[in-house]
Amino acid sequence: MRARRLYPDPSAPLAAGGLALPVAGGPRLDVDPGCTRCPLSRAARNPCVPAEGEPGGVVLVGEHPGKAEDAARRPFVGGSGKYLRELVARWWKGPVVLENAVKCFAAATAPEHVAACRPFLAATLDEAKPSRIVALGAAAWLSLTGRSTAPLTQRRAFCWHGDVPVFLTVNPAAAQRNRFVARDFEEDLEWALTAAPPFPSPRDLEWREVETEADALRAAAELRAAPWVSVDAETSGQQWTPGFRVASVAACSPSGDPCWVWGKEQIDDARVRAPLALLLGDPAVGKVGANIKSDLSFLGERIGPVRNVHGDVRLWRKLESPEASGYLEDIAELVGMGGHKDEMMAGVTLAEEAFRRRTRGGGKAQMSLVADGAPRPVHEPEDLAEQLKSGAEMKKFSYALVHRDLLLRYNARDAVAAAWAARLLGPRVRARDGLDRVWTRVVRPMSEALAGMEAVGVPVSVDAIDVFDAHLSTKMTDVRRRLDQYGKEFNPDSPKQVRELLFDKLKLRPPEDTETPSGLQSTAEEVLEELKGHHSAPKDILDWRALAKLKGTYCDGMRPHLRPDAAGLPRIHPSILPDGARTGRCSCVEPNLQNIPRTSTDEGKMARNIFAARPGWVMVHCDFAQLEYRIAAMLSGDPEMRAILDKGIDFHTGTAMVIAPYLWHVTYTDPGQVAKAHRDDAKTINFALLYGQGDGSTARKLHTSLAEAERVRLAVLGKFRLLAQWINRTTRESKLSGFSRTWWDGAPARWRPIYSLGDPDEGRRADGERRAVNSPIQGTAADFLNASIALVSDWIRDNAAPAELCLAIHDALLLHVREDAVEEVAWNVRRLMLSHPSSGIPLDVDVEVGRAWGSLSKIKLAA
DNA sequence: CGATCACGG
DNA sequence: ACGCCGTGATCG
Repeated sequence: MRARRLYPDPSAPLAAGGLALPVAGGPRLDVDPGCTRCPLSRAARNPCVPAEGEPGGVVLVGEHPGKAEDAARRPFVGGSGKYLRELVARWWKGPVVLENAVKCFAAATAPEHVAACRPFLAATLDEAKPSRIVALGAAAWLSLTGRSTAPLTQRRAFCWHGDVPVFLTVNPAAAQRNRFVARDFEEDLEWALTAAPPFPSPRDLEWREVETEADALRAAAELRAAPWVSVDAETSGQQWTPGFRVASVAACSPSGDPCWVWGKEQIDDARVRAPLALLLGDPAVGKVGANIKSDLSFLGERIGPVRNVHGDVRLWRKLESPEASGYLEDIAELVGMGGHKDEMMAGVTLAEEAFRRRTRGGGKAQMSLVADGAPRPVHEPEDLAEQLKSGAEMKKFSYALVHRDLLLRYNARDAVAAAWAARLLGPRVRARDGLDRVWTRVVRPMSEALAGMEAVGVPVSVDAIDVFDAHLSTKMTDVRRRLDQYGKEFNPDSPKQVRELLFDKLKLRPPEDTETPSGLQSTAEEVLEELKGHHSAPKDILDWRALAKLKGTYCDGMRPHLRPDAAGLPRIHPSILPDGARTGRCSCVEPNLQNIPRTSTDEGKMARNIFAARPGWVMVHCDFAQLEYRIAAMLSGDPEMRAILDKGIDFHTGTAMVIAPYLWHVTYTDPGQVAKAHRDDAKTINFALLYGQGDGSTARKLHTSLAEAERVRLAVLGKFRLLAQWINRTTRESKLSGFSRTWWDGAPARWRPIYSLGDPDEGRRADGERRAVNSPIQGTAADFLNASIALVSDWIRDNAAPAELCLAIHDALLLHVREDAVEEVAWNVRRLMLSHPSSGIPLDVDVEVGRAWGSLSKIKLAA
């Protein structure tokens, strides 16, 4: 067993617990009116505004002098300066030094200005000998740490300047512009001036390399005694492919000290691996990780099943602060361990360069990746060069190439940062009203189910891809021939060239109010659609775009993701991200299977038919009918909405019946009479209400006048009185509190801050109001599906049902089911999806079955 | 790397 | 001016 420090060189730049700045021995640099280190000094009236105050207390570092500071040649004398001085006086009685990251007047700070000014800040710190430092905003943090950050969402981040804690807040100028930011800033500044850091400096922590079976037994015995264990793994290669490896596994107790690390050789050795496998599988020992869902599947496959997931710092962070980053490197800033990834990434860059050099030189060149050790990569995939040639990403393999010590130490820092973050975030999630219920009842069960879902993947037919490909290629050749008349070089994928062709060369008149935010004439579908009557070019361009999108994203885009399953047949394993959307919805990447075209066109059908059942099996699609409207009815308690739902009428049809006399001057007495076009328009209006769409936009979509759109909106809201009240009340409450809430089982659940509600700009405030209304609806609906994922997954496992849960798409589940079990599985999936508490509002689930996802037909199930 | 476009719910 | 939440391809 080798024991080493987590931070062997505390003076190394950018190391957590170390020093980012040169602090001693330099000349006095805190002021230089003749400074030419960056161009800012030329624009400033008084270059190099000096620091001000007395040493021995707190140093507050702002971003840069403003107009008032430039004129007075003193820091913090303008509006926000006075605001800051008053607040500081409230909470700090000792000496204060006021300084800026950039010492010349600037409209905005650029990283190069910060870099040029860093020696001045270093000199100030050297002289001020502070007991604490406050970084007032991103520029100050950048100067002090070398790292970028988002102060608004990275609340209460801190780090260490030697033994001196550095606390992050937003810039006081930002606080002055927004009352919700001000509220946070004042809380955080009080914390920064009065609190002790929640964790000590991590630089004396130790990591131990597990080398022998005896080491492994000792590590496991020590870890088993802990209340829970933080586990983190590093990998190399592409998951679901043969070259995929677990490169190392680190585990530590909540204290983080020591952190035990198994390298690849130890994982490959069954005797050294066994104690770790027993520990991971022990249901009596809780496991904590960062995005532990991704670790569950490969640890399960390569080491052994992981039981008892106690916490996930990424998901906890996203519950506690949905707008903040969920990356461990950012979460690490909350425990004073930020920057732990920088050293590793520097090693990765060196390793990748070394690999490229060596590959070019025929494999002869040496690898020398860090100065202090023998060049010893973790392992190198034998066929890496080949894999890279066939399109694999270097990034996914780079951890296999770095120096072994570097990787293992990084892995240890990850596990320790996760352990400490869990100690910070676990209590926060438990303390905040509602979050604990979402975590225990929805998110944790879902997260474990998602690991299984990703492992299953979606069955794919390569023949169907080829058929789709041939179909698209033929059509595209045809369209290209038509486009050639505008020039062989004409590129319809370039908005610039399309603009030039349509509006300069062909002199088509753009419709009114269709400029993009940057002031250019838009070439979006809507615009081209309008121009179709005047010339053939817009139509050709639209056709080309549609086909190119389909081919690039939904046809060719699927091929790189094909992986053979146990039977040798192709599947696609997308990543489902449980924290993908700020509302609580899952997102889906690599590839995104949540935006495959729908089946209303031939191309859509072909795109979805790529996902096809195996012989003897079928695809089963179960989707909540109009879930968001039902949620809106639930949240508002609206009796009219409920009446439509209670009657079992399609909700949009019901709405059409309500508004028909106003909009089309007809009166429907029976849902069966409602014209499809009227149902579609009602759907448009329902969407408009839930999303806060403006009347102008609704009018355009309904091809009617602004006045008419307003009349219809008011008519619907006049009928759905409680919904109208709920919208008003929700907006009002969010404007008071600055956040929105979702609901679960009759009580507030998720929490989302909406800072734009406090913005001075009216347009941004309106954005905030729309979010305040939409978030509770979208987020509450999301948890109905999230909870369904967990229930269905557990049911399949507990009943050993011949079924696979393949995909979750916002309000729907896609399953792969053995033909003879369809009735039973579908009936139970539907039953489980309908089992969530909905305050008496009836839910409905449509079930469709077919050989492939694009060829489904609805089935009726016993009640 | 931001902007634009296009696909889904 | 006026639609919420996403991912991905492509351009400049």
